[in-house]
Amino acid sequence: MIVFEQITDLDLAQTLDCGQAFRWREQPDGSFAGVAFGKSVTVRLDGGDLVIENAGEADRALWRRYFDLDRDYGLIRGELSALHPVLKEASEYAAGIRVLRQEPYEALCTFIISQNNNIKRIKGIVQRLCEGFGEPLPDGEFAFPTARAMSALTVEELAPLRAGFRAKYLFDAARKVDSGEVDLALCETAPYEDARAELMKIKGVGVKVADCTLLFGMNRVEAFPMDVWMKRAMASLFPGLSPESFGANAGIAQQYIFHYSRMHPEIFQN
DNA sequence: CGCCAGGTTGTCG
DNA sequence: CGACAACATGGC
Repeated sequence: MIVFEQITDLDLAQTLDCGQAFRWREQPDGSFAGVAFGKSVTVRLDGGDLVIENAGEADRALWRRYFDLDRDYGLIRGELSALHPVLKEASEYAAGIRVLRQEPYEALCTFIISQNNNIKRIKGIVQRLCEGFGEPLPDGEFAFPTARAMSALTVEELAPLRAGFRAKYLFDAARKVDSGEVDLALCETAPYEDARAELMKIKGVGVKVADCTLLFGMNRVEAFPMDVWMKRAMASLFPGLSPESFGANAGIAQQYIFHYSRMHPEIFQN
């Protein structure tokens, strides 16, 4: 068990079930079970402490990084709140969201799956992908499959995922990442536009999937994924503003606005 | 049953 | 360039 004492700006339900990660399941007791970096754990918040069950001290740095605990979200929220009154409202409403630092390849694949899809079904496809092709873990869970493992398959073998037309995109991603034709490590450090272009060499990866991969898999918080919800939100809540208006932490603003919008669909009636 | 889902691609004008 | 259907599948 690992304990991070007195963690602020963290709500597990907001962070783990806001559509940035697809492998966390809420338990009856309010904790969340999930797998990241090949480690199956249960996490909970206990009196302000973040508790990671089924993890050893050796993985402390891994989980500190995964939950982005070294970033001062309170400070960022203050800066964003000063920019626009509605952004202030959204950031206060979603104040418990942190941008997870997921495995880059997992983020890439899950957001390829996400296109023209709904979160419930995305989770099912991801689960079948892990069970079918990921390394089994001691407790019966499965790691997210590697690009190497997936590139060794055929598109036909991906059929049981029921991923539909996205299967060929997953296969192309696996093949290009495994071969090095697409360099994910490069995307972590390259200038934003270059990183985006690198990811878009994959069939089925457009600007939105690329931005989600950069934001959720590489902690590129300048990325601002524009999905249907964000288009609606920008048009009706922030007319005339562009993602650049939100500065270097636009991606964090995006998460606040996305969650706020999804929880208040009535705002966008007619 | 029909519309829609954290989009992208291919095709036409 | 901008618009728009097609894409697989299933949730609601």
